[in-house]
Amino acid sequence: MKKDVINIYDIAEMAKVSIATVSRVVNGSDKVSEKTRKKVMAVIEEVGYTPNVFAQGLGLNTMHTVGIIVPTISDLYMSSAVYYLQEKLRSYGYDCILSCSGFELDGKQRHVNMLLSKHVDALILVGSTYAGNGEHVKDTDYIREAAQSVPVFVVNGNVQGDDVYCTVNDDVKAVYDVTSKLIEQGRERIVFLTDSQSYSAIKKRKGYEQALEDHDIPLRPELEMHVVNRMHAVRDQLAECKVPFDAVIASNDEIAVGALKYAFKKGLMVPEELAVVGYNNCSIAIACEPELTSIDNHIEDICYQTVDRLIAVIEKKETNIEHKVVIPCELVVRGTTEF
Amino acid sequence: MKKDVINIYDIAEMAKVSIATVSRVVNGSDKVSEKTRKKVMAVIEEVGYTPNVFAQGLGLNTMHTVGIIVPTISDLYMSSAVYYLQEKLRSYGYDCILSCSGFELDGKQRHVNMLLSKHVDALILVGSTYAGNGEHVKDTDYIREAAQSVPVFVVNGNVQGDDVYCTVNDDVKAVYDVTSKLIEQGRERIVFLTDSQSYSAIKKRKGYEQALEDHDIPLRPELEMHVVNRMHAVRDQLAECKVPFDAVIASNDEIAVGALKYAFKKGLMVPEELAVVGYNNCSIAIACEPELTSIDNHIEDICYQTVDRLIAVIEKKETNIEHKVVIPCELVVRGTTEF
DNA sequence: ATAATATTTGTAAGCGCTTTCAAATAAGGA
DNA sequence: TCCTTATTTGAAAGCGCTTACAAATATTAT
Repeated sequence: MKKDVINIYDIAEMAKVSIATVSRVVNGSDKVSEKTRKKVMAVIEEVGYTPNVFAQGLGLNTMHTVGIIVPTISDLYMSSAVYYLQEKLRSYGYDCILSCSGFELDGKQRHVNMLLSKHVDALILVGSTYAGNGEHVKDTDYIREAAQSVPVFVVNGNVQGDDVYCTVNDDVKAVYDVTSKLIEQGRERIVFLTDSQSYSAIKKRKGYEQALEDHDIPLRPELEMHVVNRMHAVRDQLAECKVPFDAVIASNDEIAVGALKYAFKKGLMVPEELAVVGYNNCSIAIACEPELTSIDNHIEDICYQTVDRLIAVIEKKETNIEHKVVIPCELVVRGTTEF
Repeated sequence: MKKDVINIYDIAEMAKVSIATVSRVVNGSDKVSEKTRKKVMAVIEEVGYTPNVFAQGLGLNTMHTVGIIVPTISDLYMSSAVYYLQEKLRSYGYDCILSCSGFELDGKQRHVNMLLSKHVDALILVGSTYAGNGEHVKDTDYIREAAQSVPVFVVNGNVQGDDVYCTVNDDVKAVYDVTSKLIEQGRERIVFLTDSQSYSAIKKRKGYEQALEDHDIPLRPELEMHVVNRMHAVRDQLAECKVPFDAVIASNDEIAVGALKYAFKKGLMVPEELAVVGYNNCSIAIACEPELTSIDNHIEDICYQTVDRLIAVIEKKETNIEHKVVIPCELVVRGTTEF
C-alpha cells in the first residue's frame, strides 16, 4: 500500500548538493545561489517531493495547523463559522484540526488539551463561553491556561488574558435597536427567548432590557424565557405562557421558527398579531413562511477578522494586535415584522 | 509564551528507568512489569507529560489523524456527516483534519494531496463523486491514486479500487418506493428535482424512472428538472414549468422547501394539490409549514459504519473488509404528503 | 543449588528534517 | 597577481521518540 516515499537525501543526491541546501531551497529562505536553487527545484518538481511534516515539525515545532473547537457542528451557525475559518486559514497555508467538544466545560477542557498535545500553532474556540451570572467567571481559566502554550482566539465569546484574542458582535446594540423598533410600532409585550447563558446571549438580553427601560416599559420576567433549542419545544413552551404578547425576539433562527410554529398553531397572523425576529440569518430563516426577519451577525467577517489577527500573531510575532474586535450586526427585514 | 516542555528523558530520569521503558508504558504495549509501570505512570501523571507527536510520528509514521474532505460544510447534510464522523473517530482516539474542497474536481484533488502530505492515516471523502453520464468515470482516478498511499473511505459515493471503501444508501429503492406510493395515490405527474450529477443523484433518478416504468407511466423529460440548490431559485424555476404536475420529489430538503414556496406562491394546497417529498430529513424539513415528508438517509449509521471499517482496516490490518456497504433509507412521513 | 528458560530493562541506531558553524568558493581591492 | 571580505555550500549535531537487539534479572525445572 504505502509507496516508498522519497526524502531529502534522495533529492540531495539527485541534485548533487547537500541536504542542507535542499532544505534551504524548500524553505525558500536563506541565501542560495539562483543556479543551485533552479537545479534543486527541478529535481523536486520532477520527482514530486514533499517534506515529511513530522520531521519538519520536530525541527520547527510547528505544523502549520490550527485547532478549532466548536461545541457542535450540526448547527448552521457553527458550521458556517467553521467553513469560513478553515477557508481563510487555508488561504494562509494552514490546515485545521476540528474538534466538537459538546457544551460542557470538561469536554472543552479535554479537547483543548488534546489539541495542544498535537502541537497546533493556535487555537480557535467558537462561541458559548458560558458567563454564568453575567460576570466574568473562572470557567474560562482553562482558556487562559491554554494561552500559555499557544495563542487562543475566541469567536463570539469574551475572555480576558494575555494571549487570548476575541472577536465579537455588538449584540447589545443589535437587540436594543430591534427592540426599540418594535416598541415604536406600538408593541409592548415583547418576549425574549434564549437557549443559553452564553456571553452573546447575555449581551442580547442586555440590549432587550435596556430598550425596554429606555422606553419606560416595565420588564416582565414571564416574558424573558429560557427555552431548549428545538422548534417544537419552543412552540409548546410559548403556548404555556400565561401573559399575552405581540412580539418575539429569539436568540437564534431555530427558536424564532418555533415561535412561528406557535403562531401557526394558534392561528395568529404574522406579523400583524405577532412579530418575530430571529438571529444569525441562517438558511432556515428563508425556509419558513412568512420568511423570517433576522439579525445577521456577519459571521464571515468575524471569521476573517479572527484569522487575520491569528496569522499576524503567530507569524509576524506582532505584539500590538487588538485583543478584542467588535463586528456590527445587520438587521435583515423579511416578512415576520412590519418594519 | 511557550512554556518549557518536558520530554521522555526527563521522565526517564525522574522515574530512574530508561527512555525505552517510558516509551513502553506510554504506548501501553509490550511487557513492562507492573511495578515499574506504576512508578513511571506516577511520574507522568505528576508532571503531566504528553509525548511529542512529531517525534512519535517520525518513528511510527502515523499521527492518529484522518483527513476528511467535504465539498462544503455549510450544508446540513455535510455538517452532520462531519459531526458524526469526527465524534466516532475521536472515540477511537483519532483526530480529524477537515478540508472543504468545493465541488470542483481540481479542488478535491489538491486537497487530497495536501492531506496526504500531512501523513494522515486514512482519508474520508464525503459525497459528490460525480458520475458523469452514470458510468464509472475516471474523475475518480485521483481517489484510486490516493488509495495507494493510504486507505480511502467514500461516504455516499461509489468508487472502485483496491484500498477504496464505500458506504452508500439504497437511494434507488427509497425513491422507487416513494414514487410508487405517490402513483398509487393517483398522482401521475411527478416532478423529480435534483441539483447535481452525483452518484446518489443518479441513483435517485433511477428509482424514480423505474417506478414510473413499472407503473406504466410515461417518463416526461420536462418533469425531470435540474435546479440550483437555492430555495427561491427552485421556486421560480418550477413556476416556469409548462407542464402541470401534482407531486414533487426533491433530492434534498432545501430543494423541497423551494417547491413548497412555489406552492405557496401559486396558492396551491399542500398536500392536496401538490405533494412534496424531500431528502435527508434535516432540520429544515420541520421548519416549514406543513412540515416536510422526507427520506431519512440515516447519515449517522453511514458515518459509524464508515469509521468502524476504517479502524478495522488501519489498525487490525484486516483484509476482508467489505468494500461497499449499503445502508437503508427510511421514509419519514409529515404534512406534505397524504401517506 | 545450578542450568536452562522466560521476563524485564537498557543501549543505541535510526526516523527526516533544520540549523549552526566551519570550509569552500566567488568577488573585490591593492 | 595576491590577499581580504562577502557569499554559498556542506558536515554534523540535534529535535523526541520507537524499537531491534543485547544485557540483566527473575522464574522454573532438574
